[in-house]
Amino acid sequence: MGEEVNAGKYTGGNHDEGDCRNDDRVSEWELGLPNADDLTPLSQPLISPELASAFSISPEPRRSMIDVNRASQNTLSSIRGELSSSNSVNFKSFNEERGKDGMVVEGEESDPDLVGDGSDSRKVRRIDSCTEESEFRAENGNDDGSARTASKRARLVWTPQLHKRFVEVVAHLGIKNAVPKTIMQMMNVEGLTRENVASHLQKYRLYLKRMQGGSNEDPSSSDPLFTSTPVPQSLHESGGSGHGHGHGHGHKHEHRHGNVGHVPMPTPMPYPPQMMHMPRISVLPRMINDITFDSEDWCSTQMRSSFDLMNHSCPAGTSF
DNA sequence: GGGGTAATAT
DNA sequence: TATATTACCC
Repeated sequence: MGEEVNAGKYTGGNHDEGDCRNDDRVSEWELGLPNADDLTPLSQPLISPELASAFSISPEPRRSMIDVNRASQNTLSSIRGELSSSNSVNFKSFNEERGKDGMVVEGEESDPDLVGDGSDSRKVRRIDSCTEESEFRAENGNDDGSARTASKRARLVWTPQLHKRFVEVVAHLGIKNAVPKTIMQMMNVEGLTRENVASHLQKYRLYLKRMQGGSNEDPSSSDPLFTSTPVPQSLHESGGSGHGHGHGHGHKHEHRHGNVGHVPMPTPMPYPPQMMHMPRISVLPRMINDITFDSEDWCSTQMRSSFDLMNHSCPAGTSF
């Protein structure tokens, strides 16, 4: 394998083993790849020196063309392995990381092969330089204006990680302040819409209601996504409005009005959430893949200064 | 306009 | 089945 890789351009089109469909997919995928002009030059560091020091990242060793080619070949062989045999190897771990880290969005022409468990060829781009977007992205498959027809928003998949983040935000807002818009802002997930959140919140509330109301959960009817994420204490009854929910479904007036009192912090928190002890930037070359965020006080010390650098405000009171 | 819920669509 | 969308209400 691999001589067809040179200097960043993969001249695909050799279909020795793949079937036509896969080959088409590869070609299609290639079309979406950034060209040389879009890529950061090798000579240019991915992150600024300040940031590097802030994160205690040791300077990147210089990459030569050879290194790049080798990395490209690895990637390609992984991909091709994935395509030509259902037995994924490297690519799988790659996907797993994506699954944990990023949002998973189905493309409009949902392709079970690629999308099924959280991979999407189209979003394998542009998780750039860690600094500007230190958080998740919810790509919609059409942010590259080209091709891909207008299309509606891609379907969002609530990964456990995403859900966890959701739960955390809801928990810290308090159940009564947890409204779609606020949640959306605090989750600070790019591309996540209020509708996404509202929909998920609706489902989540139903789940909570079941938990509280029935006091016993029927595992068979529980959503694994929810059951796998413990419901924070603060969600059980915070708000004093009691869980008046008389399970009354018929009509709705639960306009919870009660003075919400003090909302601790309606401040959007730039994510790198505390939940993570895993590498955040999954896609980009291993170069920055080693960065691990300490969950604990991600927002203190180094991070804080980093955010200052980035002109992001770091919510002072953010203590999860 | 935005939130909540239920029903329905995809 | 999971998620989105819609309708209807507050």
